Amino acid sequence: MDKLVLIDGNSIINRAFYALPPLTNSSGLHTNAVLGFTTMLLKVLEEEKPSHVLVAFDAGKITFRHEGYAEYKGGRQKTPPELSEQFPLLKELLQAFSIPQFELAGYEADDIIGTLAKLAEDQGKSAIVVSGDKDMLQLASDRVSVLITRKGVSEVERYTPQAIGEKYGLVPAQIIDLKGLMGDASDNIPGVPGVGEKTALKLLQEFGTVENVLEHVEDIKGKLRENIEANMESARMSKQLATIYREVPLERTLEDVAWSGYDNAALAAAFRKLEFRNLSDRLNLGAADEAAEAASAETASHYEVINVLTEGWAGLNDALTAAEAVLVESYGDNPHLAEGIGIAVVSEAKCYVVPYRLLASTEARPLVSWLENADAPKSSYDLHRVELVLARSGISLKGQAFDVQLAAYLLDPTEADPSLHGLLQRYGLGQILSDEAVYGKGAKFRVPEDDAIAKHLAAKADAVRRMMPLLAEQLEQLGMHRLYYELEQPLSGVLAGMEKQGISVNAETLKELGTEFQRRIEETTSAVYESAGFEFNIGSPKQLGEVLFDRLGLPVIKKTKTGYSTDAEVLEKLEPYHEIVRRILHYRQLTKLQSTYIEGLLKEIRLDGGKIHTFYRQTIAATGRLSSQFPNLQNIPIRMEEGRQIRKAFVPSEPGWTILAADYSQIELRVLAHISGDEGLKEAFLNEMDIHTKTAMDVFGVQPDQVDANMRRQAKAVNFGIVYGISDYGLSQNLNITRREAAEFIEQYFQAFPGVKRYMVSIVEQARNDGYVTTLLERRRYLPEIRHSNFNLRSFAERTAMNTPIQGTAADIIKLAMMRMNEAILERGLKSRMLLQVHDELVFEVPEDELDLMKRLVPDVMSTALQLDVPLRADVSMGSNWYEAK
DNA sequence: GTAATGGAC
DNA sequence: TGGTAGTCCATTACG
Repeated sequence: MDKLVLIDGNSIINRAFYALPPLTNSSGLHTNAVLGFTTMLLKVLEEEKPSHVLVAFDAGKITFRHEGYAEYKGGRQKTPPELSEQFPLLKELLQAFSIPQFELAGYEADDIIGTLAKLAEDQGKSAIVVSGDKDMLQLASDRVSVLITRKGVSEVERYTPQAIGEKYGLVPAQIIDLKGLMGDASDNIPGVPGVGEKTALKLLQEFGTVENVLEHVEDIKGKLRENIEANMESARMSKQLATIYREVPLERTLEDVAWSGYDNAALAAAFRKLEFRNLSDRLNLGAADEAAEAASAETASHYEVINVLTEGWAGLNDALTAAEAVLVESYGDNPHLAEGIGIAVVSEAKCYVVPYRLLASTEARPLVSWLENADAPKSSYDLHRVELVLARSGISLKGQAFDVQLAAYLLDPTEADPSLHGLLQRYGLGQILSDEAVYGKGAKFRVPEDDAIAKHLAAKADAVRRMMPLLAEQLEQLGMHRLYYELEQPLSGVLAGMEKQGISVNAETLKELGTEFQRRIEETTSAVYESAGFEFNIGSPKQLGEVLFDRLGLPVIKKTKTGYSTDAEVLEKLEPYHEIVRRILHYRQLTKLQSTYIEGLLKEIRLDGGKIHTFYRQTIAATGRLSSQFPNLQNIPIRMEEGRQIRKAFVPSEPGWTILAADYSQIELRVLAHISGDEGLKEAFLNEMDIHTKTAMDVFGVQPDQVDANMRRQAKAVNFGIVYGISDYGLSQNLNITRREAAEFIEQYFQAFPGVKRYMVSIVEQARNDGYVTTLLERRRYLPEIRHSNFNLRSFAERTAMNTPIQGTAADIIKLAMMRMNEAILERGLKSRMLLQVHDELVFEVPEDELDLMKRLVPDVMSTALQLDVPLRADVSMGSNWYEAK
């Protein structure tokens, strides 16, 4: 059956405006009232599933009600501009919903609604009226129910005649009598002074209507009677004002408000404009939104999609000759496991798409040869990943020419959305569907039918093709040509080589360690229970917090968003209070080792070959460092002896070979000495002094032989602080001293190393002026928050300005060393292999007969990777496993 | 999916 | 003044 939903636009938007906190979109437009309105609207549409919908608005300020009573709605606060500006937004949004809007000069929204509700009743249809104004209750009937918003906007109370009877003891028509007697302050309707809801209801129980009350006023006693007698006219007028006029000359029919649902694309676009991302997600409009944009951007490029599955292989050779970009799509985060989906080869006019499963067919041979041909340049997105995926199909990718992901990373390593979809948008080159829109995400992931997938791959390949010249040009302009073409781009292949090689890990060693850890975990668990006097889940920060702070009454040091903090820093402070704390720390240490390093690494050892193959990512860290995933081999324990044992499992993959590890000595402080030009610091490194001892001497003003272990420890912390972008607060936390003392240290440090001080000041100033900082190799990082008025954000940006050139230059240097080592191994035809990089360390496996050579070559290459004003030093060590190479 | 925690440099 | 040491990744608990 037909059902109308009639919404009082002005009432709801007002409610929403005051119910929601102020909210603006990125262009500063207020949107809270529209958001509240929309939330309510969606809920009603969903619950009522109406066949007709209308939103009515008041038109202008003067209505027929003012004719008899000029003060009607007088004394009202002027609509705040924050709300006024939202009316056009709401009206636009309603259009996107395909919901009709009525307004008529001289009438209010409730008159329009009353008229339509009557129309609906007359035709035997039902209607739902939505408002924040209880006046509307007069419209309730067998066929009309009224929803009145309750606290907020999306919570509503449903009034039927029965509900009104239960709540007020009135029939709907008496609502106007109620208003006539009690008035309505918000509409400036006077009613009868001294009569509120209670009295009015009592009178109506007895007399039924305003007219009847006035007729029998002599039956009423005392002050009330006086009040009524003195305000009889006011009561009559008030009733009239409160009466909804149900004969508005609308000149419309019900068919004008018929509603058959909204158009996804239009609504998605409207939500995007308003930046209602949550609503967009809730309605699953993401794909529709992008589709709409993609369709509108389609003019940006025209190419013919040839899906070999449906159209055959003819023309493949021409396509390869003309190819300007290639896209290799795979599914799965870990490229060592990801499954190929398809390959798209694009030229200006055509895009050739081959499902990955056909890559092994004879027809695909030209494509495979092309991929392996070093003289056929390939441009793509994430060539590093592509190389690994293809390698597992026995295809050896050659001729890597340009990688838009890598180029975009160099242009802005903090790019918020480095996906192809995001980059295309970011560089103003139009729209393609996002992978998420095409595949879905998480459990909902599915590869769509071949036709849709071919289209998507073609769009991505074409996006690469169009983006390439722009990115190349920008690299040139920002002086990053060499960084890209001579370092990062070729390094990607070196990394892929290391990953394919993998490192042998002895599962037995890990299992034995795991057995020992397990024994000690059980031991420690019992000890913790014994200390507590009962059992609980030590691994639950929530339960642990309750035990420590509620039951054992230990002092609360720090809180998290959700409760007590129980991190190591807190526990260390609590150690003196209770024996349980030390046991918990030990438990934490052991379970970390067990789950992350024993169990975690065991899962990663490939059954064929007994190796672990990590995946280095070149486009993650904002400073230019690499990162390592699946698993992370850059955080294998070393500081604590128990954890360090894990390294015993990392062994050479050939019998008789040796693990050789070389690490830079103080590379970051040497870089600092170079870029700051500080004479004292340079001098210290030229003389190969122990830098922390030297720092202690200068900061404490003592002779070398007077530096004790504690002074050296503190000096070391100061040096760390300097590299990280120092603050007195941070240093005080680290050394457990007062802020004043920390500030004193820093002051002393800057006096001893004035060049460092000058660098820190000037790099921050430079960042403020340019908006970015750079490394020695012109790697760049933007720091937009360096001018922020918020102290914390600005301070963070300042520390980053100090740290990034140091950490980033160190990253540049080891990357150069990796390139050079790779070349050296190839040139000399060595069998030795580079296996791992851990920020300042390179790990190799070396056959016996190359050991003497490598132990000279590696530190030599590392220390000469880049010429600085101070020497670079790399220390080398060897052993039968990574633990022994220390 | 997010928060808390902790491993590395 | 106000309150974070810089960069990452993986795990567990929990809603």
